[in-house]
Amino acid sequence: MSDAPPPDADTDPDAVPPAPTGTRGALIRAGLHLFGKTGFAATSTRELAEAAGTNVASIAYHFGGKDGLRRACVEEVARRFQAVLGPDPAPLPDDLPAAAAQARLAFLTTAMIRFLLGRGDGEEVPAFLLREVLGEPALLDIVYDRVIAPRHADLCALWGRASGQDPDSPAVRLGVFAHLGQILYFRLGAAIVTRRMGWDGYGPAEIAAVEARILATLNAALSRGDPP
Amino acid sequence: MSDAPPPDADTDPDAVPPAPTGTRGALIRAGLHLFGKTGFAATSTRELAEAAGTNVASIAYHFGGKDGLRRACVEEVARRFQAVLGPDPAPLPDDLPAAAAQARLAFLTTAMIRFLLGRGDGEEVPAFLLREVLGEPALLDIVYDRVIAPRHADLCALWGRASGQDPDSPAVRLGVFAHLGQILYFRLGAAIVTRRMGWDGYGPAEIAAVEARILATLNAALSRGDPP
DNA sequence: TTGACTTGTTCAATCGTTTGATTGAATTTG
DNA sequence: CAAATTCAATCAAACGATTGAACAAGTCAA
Repeated sequence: MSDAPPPDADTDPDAVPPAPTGTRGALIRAGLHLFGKTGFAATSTRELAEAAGTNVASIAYHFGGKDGLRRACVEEVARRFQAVLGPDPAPLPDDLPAAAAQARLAFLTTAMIRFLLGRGDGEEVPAFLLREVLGEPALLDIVYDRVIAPRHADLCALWGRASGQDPDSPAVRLGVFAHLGQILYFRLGAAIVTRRMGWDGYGPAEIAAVEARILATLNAALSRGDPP
Repeated sequence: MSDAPPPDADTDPDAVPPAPTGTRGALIRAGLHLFGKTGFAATSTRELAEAAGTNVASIAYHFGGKDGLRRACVEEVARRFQAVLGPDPAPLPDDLPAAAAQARLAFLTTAMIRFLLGRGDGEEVPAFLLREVLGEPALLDIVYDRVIAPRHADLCALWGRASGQDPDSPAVRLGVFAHLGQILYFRLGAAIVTRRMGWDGYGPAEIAAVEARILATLNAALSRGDPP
């Protein structure tokens, strides 16, 4: 009933699975777009099929049903994050200097901003993800365990090294969350930001302006460890 | 057919209208909660009526239909923001010192954090609002014009005074957005944040920790104007 | 104080539409 | 040809909206 896809990508943890293709891929892309834009329940299977250029029955065939497509979209989100940030990060070398840690933080920040704000795979990821976070938290586990938690830990290690703080301290963890929150807001609140800025979407110049602003705040926050 | 509520609150711009009561208020509160949690289309009128302790037909009676309830929820969001931040802000006095501007920024930041993260009216506002922003942008206009734009302008004026920059410059505007983005993220991503922090929701101690972190970043960002 | 009438509100029942899922035939692919 | 995939047609369930009856509170004449 739902044994079409060959599942053997979970055994190799370091490999980033390829992007889904064909009708299956088209449906996932349509789901990611429509679920994120309108919501899961608000998107009908007929809309999904039309957006993917196929028939309604394909959803049941490939994913077992509408809910299976949702699950596949969550996994696709995880895959896209892996594709941008690389496979799971290695532990930090002990002799990494603070300046190098700060530079890598800046690099990852820039990569994230360009991924989320620019045209491409990242554009519709946060909206979809947020709907999952706000609604039923069951499916969030997949993304949290496979992407968020290890990435956040990596960023905390870098942040701690760069600022001379304990990477496991609440202050560092909150600092990383607040830092990421800025980036996500520029995507989720794009409608508000671009209107207030007088922009017509995020072009290269606009992305560069956001980058400059967030990197400046990052460096300022890192230089000042907050007093106890 | 839909002339039940007495509309005469728009003429007085400085007054914060009272919170809606009775069945009408219960429906708005149910809408704010369920629309934000599950989504507009995912919430049935029967669920709304049950959550509000009334009958389905009350929705059509008070709001003309499900979409009218959505519109009423948007206006309630605007009202709640006004209730916390006060009526529309006055222009900054010319002789306001930078330190005073920075102090007021910190005060408004704290008020916002407690409003959005603590228990109460603000808790479910961002989720509902974001669903509106991501979906049909038509209803966003109400909130944008009545709340976001004037508030953002006020914050930009304070930010410019505190940091010695032009309050109308893109850098300042982006700085204010990034600053607000941090706060909103702690509400929208609460499921992720609390899990990673090992917290059980946002209690007073947790809110204080978030406050400390965001205020530290704010002060750091204000002290350092970013170089051109 | 009555009783009939009005107004504002809520109720159960019902309507036509749209939903996700299913089915068996048709089509493509190897 | 046979397996994999897509198609048009169809189903029961759930949807938003509507309807006319029912209820509560107030008004006014007698």
